[in-house]
Amino acid sequence: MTAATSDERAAVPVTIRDVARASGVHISTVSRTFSAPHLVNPETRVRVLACAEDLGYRPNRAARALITGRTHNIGLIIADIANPFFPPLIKAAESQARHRDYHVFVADTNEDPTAEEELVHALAKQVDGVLLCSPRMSNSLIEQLSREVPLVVVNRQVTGLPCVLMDVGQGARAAIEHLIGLGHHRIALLGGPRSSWTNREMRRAAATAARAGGAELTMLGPNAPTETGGSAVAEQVRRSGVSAVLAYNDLMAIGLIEGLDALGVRVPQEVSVVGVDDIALSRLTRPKLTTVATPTAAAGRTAVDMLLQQDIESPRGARGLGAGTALGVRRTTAQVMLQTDLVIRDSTGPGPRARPARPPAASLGPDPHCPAGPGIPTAATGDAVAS
Amino acid sequence: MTAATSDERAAVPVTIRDVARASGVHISTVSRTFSAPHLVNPETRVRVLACAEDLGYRPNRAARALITGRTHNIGLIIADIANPFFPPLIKAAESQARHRDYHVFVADTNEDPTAEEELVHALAKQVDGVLLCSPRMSNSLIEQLSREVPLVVVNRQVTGLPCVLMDVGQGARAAIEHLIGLGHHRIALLGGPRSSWTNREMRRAAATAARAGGAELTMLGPNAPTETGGSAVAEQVRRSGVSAVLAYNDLMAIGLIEGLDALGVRVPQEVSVVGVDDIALSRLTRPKLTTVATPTAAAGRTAVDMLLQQDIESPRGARGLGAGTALGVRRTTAQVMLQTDLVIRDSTGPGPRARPARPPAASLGPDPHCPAGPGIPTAATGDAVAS
DNA sequence: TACTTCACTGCAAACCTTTGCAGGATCACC
DNA sequence: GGTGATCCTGCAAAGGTTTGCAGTGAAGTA
Repeated sequence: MTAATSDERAAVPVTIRDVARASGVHISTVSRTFSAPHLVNPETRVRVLACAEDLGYRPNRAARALITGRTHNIGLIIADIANPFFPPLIKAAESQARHRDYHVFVADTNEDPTAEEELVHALAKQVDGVLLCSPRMSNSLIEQLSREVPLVVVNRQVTGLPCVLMDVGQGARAAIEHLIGLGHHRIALLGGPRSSWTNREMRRAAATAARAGGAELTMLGPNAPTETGGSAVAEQVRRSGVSAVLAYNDLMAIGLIEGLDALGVRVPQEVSVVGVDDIALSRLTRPKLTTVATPTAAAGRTAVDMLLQQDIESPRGARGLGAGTALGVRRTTAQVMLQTDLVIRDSTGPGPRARPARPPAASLGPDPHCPAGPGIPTAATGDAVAS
Repeated sequence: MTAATSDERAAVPVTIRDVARASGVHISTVSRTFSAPHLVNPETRVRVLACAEDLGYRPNRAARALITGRTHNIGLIIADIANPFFPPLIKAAESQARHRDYHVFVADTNEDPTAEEELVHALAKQVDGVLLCSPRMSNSLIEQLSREVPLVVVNRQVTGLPCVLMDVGQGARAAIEHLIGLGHHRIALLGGPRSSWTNREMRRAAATAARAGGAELTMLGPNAPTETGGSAVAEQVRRSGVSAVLAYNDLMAIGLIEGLDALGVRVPQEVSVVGVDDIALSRLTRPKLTTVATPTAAAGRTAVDMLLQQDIESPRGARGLGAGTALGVRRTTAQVMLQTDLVIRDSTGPGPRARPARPPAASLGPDPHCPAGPGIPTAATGDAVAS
């Protein structure tokens, strides 16, 4: 009926106008068929849909965005895509977004706070909101940026902003208790990046748990949250005389195990190691890693949900602009804390006192590195915290 | 000077019109300041830029896309983000795109060909081109989709389309020659997904190299390209009596090593294993994996370059629409083949004949599984191919 | 029959930017 | 002084969609 467009399907972009012409209605009716179906006569609707299908029509999102002010895109800003912690999160977020007819821009900052800020700016006009994962910039900057575009923060607590957090405090506590339960009393915490919220939480919780269990906790770090960052401190770990280490994440734990191995220190026979994250890799190393599993996929899904929920209330910009936008918007500032789980595998074993005297206990004394002077009361620690 | 907009920076979206008003010029001059600076008086330009900066103006990409027909976005369709092969590619592609002022949509298909097709459709109107990485759909469908949106294919050869390939053929040959050089004469190829181009290339090249080196090659598979896929065939590998295995990728190789370990078969003492990809993980397992390194980051960069290059010649749609779009476009159909490298680590060792008789050679005969009847000439194979 | 209500559809403005065209000013040159 | 060239800027249309408003016709009510 129309021009010779039927053959060259989709060679020339087909617009709402073509569909209107083909189905004999006005473009506004076509528009409503897609964006407000209940307003159009069922008969008309099926006819329009048939024509649209036939012509291969797909709404132009740029045009739609221009008038509605909503792009149906969200931004996902990640410190390092190659860090195996993130892909499951990205995957889950992308999938969840797609189910709600959103697309996801992924951007990698290479752990650079400056890049983070620039990316938020660059994406701001192009997306309906941004997910900031394990950000390295300051809280105040995040707050400031959140005035430019709706933000949801993952792995960082920012007052006044919706956050998705993983309860690494609980995880660290469980890990320390597990180690104490195995008979370890001198434990090191292998810290991660200084600007990491997770890092602070872990320190706090681990210290409390160690004190409660009567163990001594040595803080090492900060370190790069990578395999190299872990292997680099192997020597330091050995010298410190601890019998167990809780690492900031699995990559560091694996690196540490490598490094200790190179020094001839066996895991878990001589030193027990616990990681955090439960990345796929942690099941594949030898020994298999004992670790605190963090719900990364759930975090991705939840963050998308929170962003979209917050976003739906405030159609930002476009028609209803003017005053009131800044204060009228009642933003969802819920902060969700997701549970973590200690997964016990093969990198943790009995501590020095619980060990059935395989290396003759007298050879080096009970603990060669412990001054044995102003020590910590070591009695009855193992079971006291096992409850 | 204008209304009280200076305080509420970016609370209300600031458009080209605000900048025009603030700097006392027409909106078209502002537009040109950004998109064609050489057309505007230097004095005017700095004034406009100052105002824009001051107001926090950022061009609305949706509006720009609407008129130019170019979104400055590209789509990246990936079979499985959680497969450690892909993140380096994604990272490189995203970085390269960003340098050219493009953003990247990442989509995960969960290895589902149907999802692939849908995603291309969904993204078509929203991006200037799509990178299809290790697609699982048919070549003919890919060709068809390429009429809808510019496509660059990674890890698949499609005639008439720009492709980025990794020379796994060369890699497989090097791996087989390496194994033969170590004295292995019965080798298995652990195949991957049937629809994988890489898989076919490897089979072809490995078969040729084995024949040339006088070795016997057993084909196993197809299998899922995962750790589980690898560990599942451990028993089959043992029964087959081969002394070396070339796996479709590192994940399968690692899985296989795990599986063999569970059966009490030691790597590399009893069976040598070679992977493909050189994912970060392959340096962390024990034994460290001998593998064919594929240049994933380079592939990501190259693919983006090819897409953008092809895209620049054809401003698709918009103003110059009408006839000729389908045939007038001289598309770049270059196919780039990237080199691979064999990285020798600890998962390969001497074959049965080269082994210095640690397990007494007479105990089981030269090869318990070889019928020794219609065998392959075994003389002088080790060095013959080492050249 | 006259009036109201309702369901549906068309009209046209608006979103923000780009860009072909034309007009104005300035300058050089004959 | 006239002519032309050059440089800069403004005008206005265009791109595809959404949406408030108004109009149409039919059904329901008094």
